[in-house]
Amino acid sequence: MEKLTMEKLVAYCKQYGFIFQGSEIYGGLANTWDYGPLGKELKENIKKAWWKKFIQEQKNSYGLDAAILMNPSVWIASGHVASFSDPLIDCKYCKTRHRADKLIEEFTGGEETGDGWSNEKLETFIKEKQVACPSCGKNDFTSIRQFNLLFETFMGVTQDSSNKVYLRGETAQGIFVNFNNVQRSQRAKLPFGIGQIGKAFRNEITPGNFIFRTREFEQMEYEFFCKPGTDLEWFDYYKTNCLSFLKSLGLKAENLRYRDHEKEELVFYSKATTDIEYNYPMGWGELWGIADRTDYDLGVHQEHSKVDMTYLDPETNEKYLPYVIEPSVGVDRLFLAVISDAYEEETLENGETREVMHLHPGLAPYKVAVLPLNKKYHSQKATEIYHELSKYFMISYDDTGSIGKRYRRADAIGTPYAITIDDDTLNQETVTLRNRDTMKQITLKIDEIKEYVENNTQIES
RNA sequence: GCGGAUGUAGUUUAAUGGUAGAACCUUAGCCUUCCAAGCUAACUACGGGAGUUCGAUUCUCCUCAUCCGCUCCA
Repeated sequence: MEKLTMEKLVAYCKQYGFIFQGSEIYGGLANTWDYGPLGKELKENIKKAWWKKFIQEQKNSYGLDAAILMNPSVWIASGHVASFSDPLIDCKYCKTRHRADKLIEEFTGGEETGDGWSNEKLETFIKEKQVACPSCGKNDFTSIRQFNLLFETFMGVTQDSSNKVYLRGETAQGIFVNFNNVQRSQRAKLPFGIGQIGKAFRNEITPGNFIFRTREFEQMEYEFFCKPGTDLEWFDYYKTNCLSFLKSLGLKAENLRYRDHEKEELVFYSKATTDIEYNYPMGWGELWGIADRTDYDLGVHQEHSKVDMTYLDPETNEKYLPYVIEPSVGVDRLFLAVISDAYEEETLENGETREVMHLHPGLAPYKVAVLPLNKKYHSQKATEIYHELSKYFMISYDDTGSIGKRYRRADAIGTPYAITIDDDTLNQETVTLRNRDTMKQITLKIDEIKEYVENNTQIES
């Protein structure tokens, strides 16, 4: 089968109401995307599946919904502010990127460090002293760009630096700062996990690839706290667990793989990191990062806040900072993987093609399409059935065009079941239920539909 | 951020310095009724701005957006 292109997927998502370009009528806003009626349902189902697996079904897991705006100290402690305030400058000639202050330090042999200089001062110095590019020796630089990962905004109506706050760059920090609260209030014993789903914001240098990397995105983060020394065991456990979760959502095994980070590649606080990668339309890319973060996060917060974050082990009476295993996944990336994986242009035996989304029934936006065979005679009964079933799950209703056309429409958005209301429904209380994948039909009593659909739309982990 | 490409209905596309034609889709009516039927209608487009010109969708510039590649992504 021909590989699905990103352009085709974007057009598909727009056509059927999964994803629209953000602010489209004003020419858009770079890399913002709005989830449409179907996209919202699919996304919600993905989140529900994650929550069920990681919170609901885990005895030692707790949910959380922390605020997006946090005390700025959180981001200073976590290292997000410091790591991303470097004054960066690009060589126009050889396209290399440098830190302006480091350039000056090297150029002057350490006589000037450029520390604490304003951007204007740095730029002027580099220009006047003809500071050369270390790579090519030219002096032809762009102006300095202050590269800040975090979005800034202001709390209160006046805009001065004293009330500057950041939009969270990850949801994880909300978990770390609430570690004591959750542990105490839930009387939680190690090992245990805290998970949350929510928006995060990063001023990425290069966003792109549709919803793969956006500046506003949604994370499903899980922090699993355990005793130091048991961390690698749990790390392996989550590697296995996350992959099997992805497969339970119907993702094809051949489109998934592990990628262990090399030692040089690891960020300074991490002991081990493995990505689960997915074969997206644009190629292999990170879907899920599983990291052993050691006690770095609780450690820095303990240091900066002066609040004791240690755990008293009731069995050994030891006090220690728990280690953290973090399997974190982006909702939007998982959405992209799910929808790429499910899309198929299928050629039927008679040579016709149909566009089918082979979505896992548990993820499908609509579980059932209700189709009155004849608009005139069967609409009333079909409407009754619609109202009855829609108490339990999302139902679509389609009475336009031939029955075959309506099946195709349901196929194209991944609806697993279509029920047709005909004279037999009026006389014998039965409907024809047609399966999206097999295209086979069975006859069901009206009062059997709910149970049948519920039984066949579960996500088994 | 750099380089390349692109931008005409929801989608795929045609033509043109004198404001656009189609197919599919969608909607309505008739007929039909279990896998994209037919007939009759209807709706819908030159990404935005400026310039050149009597006149710009077409030429020029700027801008916005997307795609591809590089770079980047504690």
